[in-house]
Formats: sequence, C-alpha cells, structure tokens
Amino acid sequence: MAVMDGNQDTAGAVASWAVDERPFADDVLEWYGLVARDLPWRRPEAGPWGVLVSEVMLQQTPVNRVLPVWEAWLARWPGPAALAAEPAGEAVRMWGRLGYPRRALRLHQAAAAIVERHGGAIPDRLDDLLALPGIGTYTARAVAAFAFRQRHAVVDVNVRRLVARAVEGAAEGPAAVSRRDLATVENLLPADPETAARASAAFMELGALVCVARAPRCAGCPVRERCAWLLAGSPPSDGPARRPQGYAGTDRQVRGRLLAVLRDADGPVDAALLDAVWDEPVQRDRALRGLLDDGLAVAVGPGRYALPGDVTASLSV
DNA sequence: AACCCGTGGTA
DNA sequence: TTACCAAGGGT
Repeated sequence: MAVMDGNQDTAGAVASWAVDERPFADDVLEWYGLVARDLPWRRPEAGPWGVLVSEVMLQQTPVNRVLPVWEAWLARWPGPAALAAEPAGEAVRMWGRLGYPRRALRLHQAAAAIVERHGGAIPDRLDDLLALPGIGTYTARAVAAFAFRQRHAVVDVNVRRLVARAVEGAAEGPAAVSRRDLATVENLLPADPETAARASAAFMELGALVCVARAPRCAGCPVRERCAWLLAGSPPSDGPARRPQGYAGTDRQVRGRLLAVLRDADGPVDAALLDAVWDEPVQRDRALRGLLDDGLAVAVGPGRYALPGDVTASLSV
C-alpha cells in the first residue's frame, strides 16, 4: 500500500513501487501547475489584504460568487485602514448577497484591529492572525501560507476530504478538522516554505476540482494510483448521515429578508417596510432582534431601522 | 459538542 | 423538485 511519507527519504531503503519514490505533494504540484485556476487573490499583486479578504469571503461560499464582490471590495478599500475609516454598515452593504453577513461585520472589526494593533499592516504570525475577529484556525493558516508564503498545514473541507480518501481510505472524514488532520497534512508538505505554500493551494484545488464531495473525478486525479479510498474500491461513507440543513421558513431566511431591505435602502427604513417581508410577527420580531443583537442593524428612532453607523441614521433620530 | 449563522447553483 | 453542497467561525 502506498505510504504518504512526504519528503522523508529512508536512507538505504529500496522502494518496492515507483509510486512510493515520489512525494505525494510532487504529484499534486505537477497537476496544479497544469490546471490551476487564475484566481485574482492568487496573484502577487493581491497582497496580504487581498488574500485575507478573499479567505473571509470564501468561507462557505463558492468562488464564482465571491469574484465580483472581491473585485469591488478591493477597488473601494485597497487596505484595512480605508475600510476601518468607514461605518460598519458600508461593509455590510458592499457584502451584498454573499451570505453570512456577520462576516462583513467581523472583517470590518478585523480591519480596525489591524490598524490599532499592527499599524495597518496585516500581521504575519499565526497568533496575531488568530486574535482577529472572524479569523479562525483555517483562515489564519491560509493567510500565513498564501500571503506570507509560510509553511503551515491549511486544512479546509476540501483538504479534509482529500486526506480522508487518499490517506485514510474513507469516503469522508469527521465534520470537524482535528489536530491530527493538521499533523497529517503537515507531513505531506514539502520542507521548503514557498513550495509548501504552493502545495497547500494545490491540495485545496485538488479537493475543489477533482476530489469533490458528490461525484469525484478520479480518472483525472494525479494521485489515483495511490489513493487509499480508490484502492479499497471506493467504499461508501459509513458514518452517520448529516442532518439536513434546511432554510425555508427558518430564522435565517427571515433575517436575510430583513437585512436585504436595510441593505437596499439608502438610509433608515420604517418598520412597516420590514413587516412586509414576513407575515408571522413572532418569528419576524425574533429575527429583527437577532440582527440588532448581532450589530447588523440599529434602531434609529421610533419604528425606524438602519444598517449600523449609517451617517443618515445618526442624523435622523 | 452541537447549534446557529445566508445564499444560490447543481443534479 | 428536493436535497446536497460550498476556501468556517463563534458560542
């Protein structure tokens, strides 16, 4: 069975199979060189800010939907200082329909923290990145690797699935990324930091384009000859089925509709406008209260609501 | 640990 | 059409 031994060369050992002589990452890197998408945040001119913004936007959100928003965002706010200088509501408005708008709020907060703590420069240490609002394990490592070309295991859902299949021989891994996953992936990374950073992007690309969740395109996979899952006959998942996500009729849908009204308005809106988007008053009020609690909306007067920090809003109380 | 948080494309 | 899924984070 193929062993994923990264760059380790066992002195004196004679490999039994040719495939074992080549590091896993080399096969993926070669493939990546041929098919990698030309995404704007992968270009050097994107800079750390461009990378950070892309990573936050890409959380649970497909690349194609992120592209136009990222372009507009970077054009308007070329750095964290420019974003921090504007009201949070502007970030929420620019976020558009990307979903999970709390990310916009946290990105605005992160920009402010970067200005305050780091003089406006994106920090390059994992600790400092992790301390920023909305930046978790994945995003901190992604920024350190892709923006600063450091050697860190970067494990998202794509890499998690790739490892589950290619290394562990399972159809899918646990929902959460574990410390063990990070160690496994780090063992696959080349020693040279720049090459490791490129390999991290390559792993994610492989998971996103070939080793996809539903119908993996194994015929075009650069590691098919040593994929443990494929060699085991592509066994189906044995874990418990995931709970259905559901959306219609949930508070999330109501929040989405309420926020869409605020986002599309120039300034404060009357409560009647919000009432019109959902019939059931108890759920509607709960959703609005949730938006207020989260700081995604503010009350600016009797029966008037707006996005946070809106200049018009503060004048109209 | 389990649950909450949006939105739209695809089969 | 329903169901699945998408570069997670916070609590």
